[in-house]
Amino acid sequence: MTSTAPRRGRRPGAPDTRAAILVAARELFAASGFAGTTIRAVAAAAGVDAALVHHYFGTKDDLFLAALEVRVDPRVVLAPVADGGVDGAGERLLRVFLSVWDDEDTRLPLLGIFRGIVEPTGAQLARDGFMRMVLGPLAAALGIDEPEQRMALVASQLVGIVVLRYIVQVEPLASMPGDRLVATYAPTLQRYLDGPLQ
Amino acid sequence: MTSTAPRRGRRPGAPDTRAAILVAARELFAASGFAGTTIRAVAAAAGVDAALVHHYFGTKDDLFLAALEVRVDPRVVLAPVADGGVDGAGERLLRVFLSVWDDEDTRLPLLGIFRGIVEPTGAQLARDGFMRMVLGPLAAALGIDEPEQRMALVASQLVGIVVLRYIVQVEPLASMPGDRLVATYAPTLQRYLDGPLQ
DNA sequence: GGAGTTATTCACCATATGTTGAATTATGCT
DNA sequence: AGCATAATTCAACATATGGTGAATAACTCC
Repeated sequence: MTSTAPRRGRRPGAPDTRAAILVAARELFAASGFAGTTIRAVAAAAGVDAALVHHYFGTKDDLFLAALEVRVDPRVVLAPVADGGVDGAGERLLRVFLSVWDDEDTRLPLLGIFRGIVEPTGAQLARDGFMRMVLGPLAAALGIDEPEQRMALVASQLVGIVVLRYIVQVEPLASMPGDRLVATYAPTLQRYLDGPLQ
Repeated sequence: MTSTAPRRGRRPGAPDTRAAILVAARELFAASGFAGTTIRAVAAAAGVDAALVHHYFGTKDDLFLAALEVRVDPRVVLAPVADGGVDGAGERLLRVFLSVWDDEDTRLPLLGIFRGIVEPTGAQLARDGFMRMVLGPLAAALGIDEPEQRMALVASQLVGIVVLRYIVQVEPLASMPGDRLVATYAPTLQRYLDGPLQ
């Protein structure tokens, strides 16, 4: 019988093990958060020794940061939302939101970021930063009044969708087609953006 | 100088150390979740040796369950919401929601439960159970159509409020007076309960 | 084909964590 | 006063974890 156990030393061929580790890290951080993910679990998921994770990505914090890298520039993605003015901005925002969250490649890092924000582990900077970097500019571009409050309302609805649709995966929200979801939530977001505040 | 270090053995007086441990556990689980909370941290917060935590509450899972005990019966609290029928149910639901979440005694266990649901650690039963125990009966009492979907919409907004107001504590939501919050969100919930679905 | 570089694993280390059992002190009952 | 019981800490164990350094194997380039 031929031994299938991984021998020591470099493997034959040109496997992109670094990428495999990154994929595994994204999935685990997205599923279990920072504290709940161990380097050894990442290594096991990538079929690799734990030391190799350190070899490629230094400390665990570094790996977390690398796994959280989103290849989406919020300003670019949000531009079409802001361009059309306030009218219909709720619906356009929802479409952009879904295009990013329904794509697994972007969802996994975003889930990691979300878990990082919800966890208490030194994500203080993310807490403020997210508002200021994503929703703040959008509010400015839309030129709405009381931007902090309106954006907090918008965020509260979007965050709820994230939790129920992507984390807890409550039906029928988890399987609802994007168009239907947009149609359902657009009036809410639109009211938060330009409706009466109370 | 008199030694203030805790000597060995039973302490004089009748301190309710068990209760102190439970309070500390509630706060830490609420703030840091299950994985992020260590028995030693709970013990330190209660000014007690770690072994005493085990003495009173067995394993860490047992302590978690004990800390999550909510002294609120959902059926009792939700009764007035359901009694008035669908009209104004959104506003009444929000008032009950705030009365429970703005009270620290009930908020801490609820935060623990929430973190348990969001964390992946075997909270599968909580995921379904919460819907079926809290929102399901409410939907039945209100006699609305498509209860699963409407309740998921309601939950998505309420969960978003929990995250922004009580966990991340985003202003101005975190400090917003209850009345204002009710007035702001009531139309949304009411539409989810009896408005058109798309 | 030999030298250097890179990829990969193994064997450890220090620390943290959940948990247990014995030892010590106070309280309560008789 | 004396004894059982409860409360509390100490010491320790087994395990898991993040991290490091050396050893081994494959690849690259001359």
